[in-house]
Amino acid sequence: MGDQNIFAAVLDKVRAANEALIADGVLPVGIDQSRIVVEPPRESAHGDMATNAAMVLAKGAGSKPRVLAEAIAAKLRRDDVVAKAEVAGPGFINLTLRPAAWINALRAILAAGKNYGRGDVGGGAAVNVEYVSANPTGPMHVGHCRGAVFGDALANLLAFAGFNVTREYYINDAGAQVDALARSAFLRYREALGEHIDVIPEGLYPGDYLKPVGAALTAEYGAALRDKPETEWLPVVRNRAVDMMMAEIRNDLQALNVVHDVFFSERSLIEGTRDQVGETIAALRRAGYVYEGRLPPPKGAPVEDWEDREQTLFRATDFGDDVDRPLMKSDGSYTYFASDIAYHKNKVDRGFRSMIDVWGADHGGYIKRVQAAVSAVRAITQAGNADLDIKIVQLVKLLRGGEPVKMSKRAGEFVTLREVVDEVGKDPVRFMMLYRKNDAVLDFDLAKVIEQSRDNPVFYVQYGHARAQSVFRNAREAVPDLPSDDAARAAMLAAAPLDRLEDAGELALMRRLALYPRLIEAAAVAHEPHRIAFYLYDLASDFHTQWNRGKDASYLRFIIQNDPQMTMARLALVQGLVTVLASGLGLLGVEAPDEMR
RNA sequence: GCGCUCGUAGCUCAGCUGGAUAGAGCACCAGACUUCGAAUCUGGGGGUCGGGGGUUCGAAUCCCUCCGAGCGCGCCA
Repeated sequence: MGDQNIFAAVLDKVRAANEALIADGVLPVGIDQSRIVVEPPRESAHGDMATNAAMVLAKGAGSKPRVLAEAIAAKLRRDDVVAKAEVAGPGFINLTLRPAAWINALRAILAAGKNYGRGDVGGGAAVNVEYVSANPTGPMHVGHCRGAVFGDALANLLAFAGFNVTREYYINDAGAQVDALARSAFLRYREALGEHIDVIPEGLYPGDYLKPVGAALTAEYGAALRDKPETEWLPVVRNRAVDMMMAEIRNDLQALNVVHDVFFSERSLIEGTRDQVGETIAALRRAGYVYEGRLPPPKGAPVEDWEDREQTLFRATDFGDDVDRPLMKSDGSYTYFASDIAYHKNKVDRGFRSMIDVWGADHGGYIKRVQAAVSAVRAITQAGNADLDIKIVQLVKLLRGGEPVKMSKRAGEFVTLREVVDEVGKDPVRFMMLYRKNDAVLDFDLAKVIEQSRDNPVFYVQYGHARAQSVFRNAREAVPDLPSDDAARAAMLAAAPLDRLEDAGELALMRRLALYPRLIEAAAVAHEPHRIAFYLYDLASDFHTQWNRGKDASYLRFIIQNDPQMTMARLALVQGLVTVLASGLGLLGVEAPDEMR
């Protein structure tokens, strides 16, 4: 929606000015305009927006930036919405727009409502966002929160920016870990049958959370499994255990408001109608990317039972990885990495040319080989434009009142995702997990995130929305027929005399609101949902500031009892604010409350 | 030893893919307010952007190199 994005609109004006200069012979025909940007200046004294056009074009035009800037500025001054166009610094053109431009921007918000900021940079392209993908060997712990929230918000953001998003969870239901899960559950099964289980052996999962699995198996099979050989009971127990773990995981995710479209089973790659892992390896082998060979022993900490043997290797080094990677274990089964190649190929086969994987920081060392895998998949599938972006979410440090929360992994004592959500609620969890760049370590303080004060960004933003809603409630006296329905109210307020909004604080608020579509686009392209959280904080801050000014100067209040027209105009501004706050919070998956209690 | 990520105010962090005099919150200092236009407000001080070199009109941002922190480093997932 270009007409919503005032920066894009002004960029068009700059381009038009350049076209005029081409016609005048000042600029050469066909000069590259792609690097021109129009952006808000860091210093508000520099005007409303600035463009680097002259500096970018100077070289190609064979002229000096400031001279060229003056020529472009002269063209821009002819435009109605441009109040001022000044050349500054090395050749910036600073633009000040007439207030009418910002008022039009507000009008666009009222007209678009929930769809304000919705973009089309995605162009409907299919993108697969894979996140969480926690092993189904136990309940999710607090460390999983961040990836869950990040992936979910990113998916929301991409959908809003015009991508066709699939939210996916990869279930690691193959391999040794789920076999260990099955053996652990089998002990709980025997326990449920009345047997005394003394200790859970090393390497198995000791947690109580497997007791219900044992009980369920007893209920369904009685004692029938107990005396069968492991080869017979293991698949049965494993499936049941994985199913029950996944049910619990989905449940926990739901408490965080995280919902996936596709749960993709790793096992299905091997046990479906075809062996997709085998097929992928064969295809790679035909293309020359797989060979039988030997690896040098691993560096770093010495490995106890290292044995030098010939094995099936993927030429990851052809694609920038440090060493070639094994595809088959010594017992003849596929490595996890082999499945992962097939899995990413499967995504490409399903039509995804854009893939995003969200991983925890401890998987950082895995990036190169999976990128190498995708490069090879590109080569064997003719999907030349297939792209994978791997987003790493850093560790979360759980605190309570500044003190680290003790967790002992060895004793199996970990804080679950569920416990955290139950204690503080999903909103603080979601907002705070996003109030930080994904690749920076995050402190999450259980005490601070529920504080009702300015220090707590979640509260500050939500309070902004609640306070704005309270304006509507209190406005009924001055404007008795004000609708409570959002769309109806927006429609009514659009008819208000918006040109009476001329206070500096009001204009600042309108400028910030006008930034939203541009922010959405940039955040979506960069895969950075945290930008929304920071923007919302700034927006709420602008609103609270203006509110506080009304305490000292009553003519700046939003409701002016004896001036219904002015009140209407200010309510329109508040409506714009509410629209954007609710939209942004919605993308983060955080409630926009009508009141705080 | 190697790879990845990070290093910005005393602290916690932004910095819009290379733009102008690097921002915000906390803390600190100085005022205001004693309150439902409630869950504080206004202003102020505070920086070799880890160090050094390079690329160019221009670098916190890109490249190289040191220093420091975190994570990872065979057939685990």
